[in-house]
Amino acid sequence: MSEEKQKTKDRLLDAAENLFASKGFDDVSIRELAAAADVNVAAVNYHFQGKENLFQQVILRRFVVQRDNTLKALENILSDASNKPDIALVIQTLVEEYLKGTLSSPGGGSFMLLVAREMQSQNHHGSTTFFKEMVMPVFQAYSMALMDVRPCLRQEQINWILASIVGQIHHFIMRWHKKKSFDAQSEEVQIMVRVFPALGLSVDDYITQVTNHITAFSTAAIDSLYPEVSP
Amino acid sequence: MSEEKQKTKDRLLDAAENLFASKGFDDVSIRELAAAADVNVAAVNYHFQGKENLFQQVILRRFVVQRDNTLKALENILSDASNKPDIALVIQTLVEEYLKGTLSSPGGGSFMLLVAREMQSQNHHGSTTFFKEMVMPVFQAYSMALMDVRPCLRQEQINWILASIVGQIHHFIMRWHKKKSFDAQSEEVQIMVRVFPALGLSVDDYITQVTNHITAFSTAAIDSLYPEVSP
DNA sequence: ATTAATATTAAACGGTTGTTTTAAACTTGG
DNA sequence: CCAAGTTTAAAACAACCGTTTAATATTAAT
Repeated sequence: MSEEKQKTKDRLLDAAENLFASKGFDDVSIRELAAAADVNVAAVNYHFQGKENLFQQVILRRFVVQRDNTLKALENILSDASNKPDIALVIQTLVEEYLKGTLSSPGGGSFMLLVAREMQSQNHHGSTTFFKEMVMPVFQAYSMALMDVRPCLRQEQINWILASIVGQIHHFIMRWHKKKSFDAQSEEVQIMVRVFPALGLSVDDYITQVTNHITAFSTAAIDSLYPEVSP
Repeated sequence: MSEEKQKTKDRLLDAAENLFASKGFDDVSIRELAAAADVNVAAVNYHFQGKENLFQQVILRRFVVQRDNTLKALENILSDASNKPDIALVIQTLVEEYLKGTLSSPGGGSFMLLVAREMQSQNHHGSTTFFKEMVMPVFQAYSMALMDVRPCLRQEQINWILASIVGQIHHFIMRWHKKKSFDAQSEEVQIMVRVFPALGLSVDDYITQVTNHITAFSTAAIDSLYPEVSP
């Protein structure tokens, strides 16, 4: 594989990431992809053996980074000997890293919306390995962390808790993207911002507010339902 | 409109509800709809002037019932003079009615999955009136109820709380449908049930457990973050 | 019974989809 | 420099999409 021709694949991957993220798998045609990447339509099948495979490559390329970021962020707070982490910090780390990767990744992409979308669709474009390689490690690492900072928690309780947290995260991600899918001056956006003012903020401020809310909400719930046993 | 010919419209609506709910708007073709309802392909356009309109009719027919059920359930607990409702009861009513309508509606349909799916998609098949007529009344009624049982709550706090609750509800709905979209003996289902045992239960038991969790989780959070001011 | 409106049917239309073909343009190693 | 292999390009392919047409069948009313 030549040096210059690798650029074609990369341009295709970049264009695909943006288009898939903003319109979903089905609503992006190969011709649209080719035009955005400024390559021929046949290039998609030549380099990726089909649209389906291109999609998986896109997901994989980004999600590996996201997985490692999320795991690294957890390691950072756990290994910081200066202050012992508590429940709130663990949750805040998970939520913040998730939102950042989804709403304000450096590539400007909202690639993880793909994951949220496909996880909730009944098409199985991704394979089981995606779940095993990408989701499970993060899930298990944060399960461990939660058990460390709150030893009385049992595994099944943590499963319920994490489901509630991830559910909230997805919901706020979807709200943001739903708003962005309309014209900024449209009546729909006006209503949405009026009902939920945080949607009128910048991405970073939105992430901050949502992170603070989910963290406070979930931490309060856990502290109340599963209080720390006094030493 | 003749008596017998109304049956054609109804058969089409029923078939559309099931198919749309299980595959989404884009993944259902008119020919597929016609075959399932045992009518000609042209019948869709003849009776409903297009696929888009049929979809909206499907949503409307069911969601009016769901909206009224949800509002009626709230009225019931509010007007029951024998025991004054608390936060937990209001939340439980919302969650339970939502889940029942989505996962075990009498028609066997999972029509409200449609709403969840379309709310989270970036296509705007439904109109703004759907939001105003169907979502807002329920939202406002439950906002009022929460203010009644916990007067210290301000509107914006309620918005955040309801977002967290609805986010959790949607997530558990999606988990259930995701599981149902696989073969019962598939490896995927085995993994899902192992990680989250509640998915192995019957629908009704699943609804009960999820309702209890979301109610307990959210009530604990609210009680801790916004405690009742002592009289 | 005849007429007019309504409902159903099979066939076709124009368009888009993902993919493949065929050939020309490159890059690269001897 | 040239032949071998790799990458691009335009065009065609087969399948499917939502919709429409035009003819037929059914119903309702006079």
